[in-house]
Amino acid sequence: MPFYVTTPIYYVNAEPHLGHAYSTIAADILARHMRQRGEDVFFLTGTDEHGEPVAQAAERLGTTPRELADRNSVRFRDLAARVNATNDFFIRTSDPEHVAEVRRIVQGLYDSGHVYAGVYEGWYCDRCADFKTESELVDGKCPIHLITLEKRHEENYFFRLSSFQEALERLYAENRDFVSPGSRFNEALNFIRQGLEDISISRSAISWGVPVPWDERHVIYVWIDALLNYYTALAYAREGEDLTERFWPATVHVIGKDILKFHAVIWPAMLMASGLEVPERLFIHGYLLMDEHKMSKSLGNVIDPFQVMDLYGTDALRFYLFREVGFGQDGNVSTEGFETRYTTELANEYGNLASRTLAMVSRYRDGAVPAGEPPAALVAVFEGAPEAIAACFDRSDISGALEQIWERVRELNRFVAEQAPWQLAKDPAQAERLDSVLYGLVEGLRVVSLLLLPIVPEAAERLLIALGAAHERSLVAARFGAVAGGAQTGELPQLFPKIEREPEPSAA
RNA sequence: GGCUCCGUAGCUCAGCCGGUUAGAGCGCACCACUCAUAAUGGUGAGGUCGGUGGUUCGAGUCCACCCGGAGCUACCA
Repeated sequence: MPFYVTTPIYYVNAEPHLGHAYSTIAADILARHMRQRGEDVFFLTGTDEHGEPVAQAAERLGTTPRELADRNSVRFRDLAARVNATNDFFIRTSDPEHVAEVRRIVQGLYDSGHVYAGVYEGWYCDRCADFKTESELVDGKCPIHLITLEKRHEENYFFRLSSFQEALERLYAENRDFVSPGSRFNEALNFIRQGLEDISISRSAISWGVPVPWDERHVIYVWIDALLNYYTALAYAREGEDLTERFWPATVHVIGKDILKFHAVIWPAMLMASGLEVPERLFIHGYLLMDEHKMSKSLGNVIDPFQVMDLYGTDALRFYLFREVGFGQDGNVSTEGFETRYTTELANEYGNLASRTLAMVSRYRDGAVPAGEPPAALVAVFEGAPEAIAACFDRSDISGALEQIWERVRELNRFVAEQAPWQLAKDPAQAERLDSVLYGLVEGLRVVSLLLLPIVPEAAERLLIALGAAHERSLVAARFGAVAGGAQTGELPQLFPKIEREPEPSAA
């Protein structure tokens, strides 16, 4: 089955931060998991580059929008690589292929009567160079500059969003998991039910954008341009091949809650208007908070993902984000929480389990995994595990999958304590039992690591190799007992070494 | 104002279609073990399940109201 997953495309004006890493890692975990299931996967990420803010920033820096976009896009590409994202393509909305396709699609909307010329009327703030909504106004003044605003008119092209009211309501009625979590589904549906207005999809007086094909005085509103990336990329992501047939419609768009409406309302309407299929579902994740507040540079409460990865590794970050905060919810992250999870779970429970298991196999059986009887206790623990985890991933429930996996890790540690192999080793009469215990541990670790592969790919791979499980990486192989004994284990440096961190120099 | 969601052990949260003594993880206390990255395992501490009133043989789990908190209520991306 084709599985097409996307991240939002990131606006090049922003500094790559933890939130970007979060979306990208989430989509990557889903992509890796589906590949493990043998599905035909396409994973897309990229950058959104048009629009006034980029043009303004470029002007401030004395450069061109294109140069600025080139420079900043690389940083997002670097971030994706740094978090070990396995994206199949990195789209930029400035790609000529994308631009051409956006023009073609928008022209189609115009030709089919879904777009018309109209007048946008609103309160315009000169200082912001921007229109304000009624609800934003404070006593009829700009909330930022507190100056009286004038009513301004602008000729725009409008998309008949209002004509998709019923179609959208039907989409939601017939597809209860079009948007998840459920609260976001309700939020989007509620918005639709309130009545949709047409939206303007062009801007004049801006030049950094995709020109409207039939009226080049205008450029296409960046959001229209940006949303289309999910579709346009397929046509040129692979040279000499059009993947559209194969992967459209997208399986899941991973997005943050701040861009819900664009994806849950405007986007499906645009697709319907263009005669294209709508995506199967959207998964909306929450915000990563610090001390209950959204991270922001001005508050100084940011976690730099690069810094974390430099210190603890990429796997640790990938693990932490989905372990600490239920995927789909808002949640607090902190360096303290990070260190606790890293030490207690990755280093102690998983890493140390690997160390003790390998040490015992080496010490008691010269590094050869014994062909023991699968211990009944562990057979029970792993019964149905791959299926349970796959079911979580089918709902994009990464945190749920991780919890399922971690319960097994804990069971393995419990098993070691109960069986006390070091006692069995003292009694030659217990050799068979020791074989069984050691085999069970190796096999349990192998299964757990296979299941963990999408989340902590580097560490899980290293451990699998050390366990002598050289080849098979599919989910099918994650069945307890699928591999018999006989493998030779190898050396394994600590998977997650304890990090000695310099005590914070107390701020004066 | 309207709509949605939430309020369960010190902390973070599970509790599906209502049903035996309300659970997990962290933190804390004590105990056990020594294979291991001084790691692991066990036990305990007893929370009016926000409040009140209902429905029911029986409600954390359904209904009403109240208190407290969060989000959305359209064109910054």
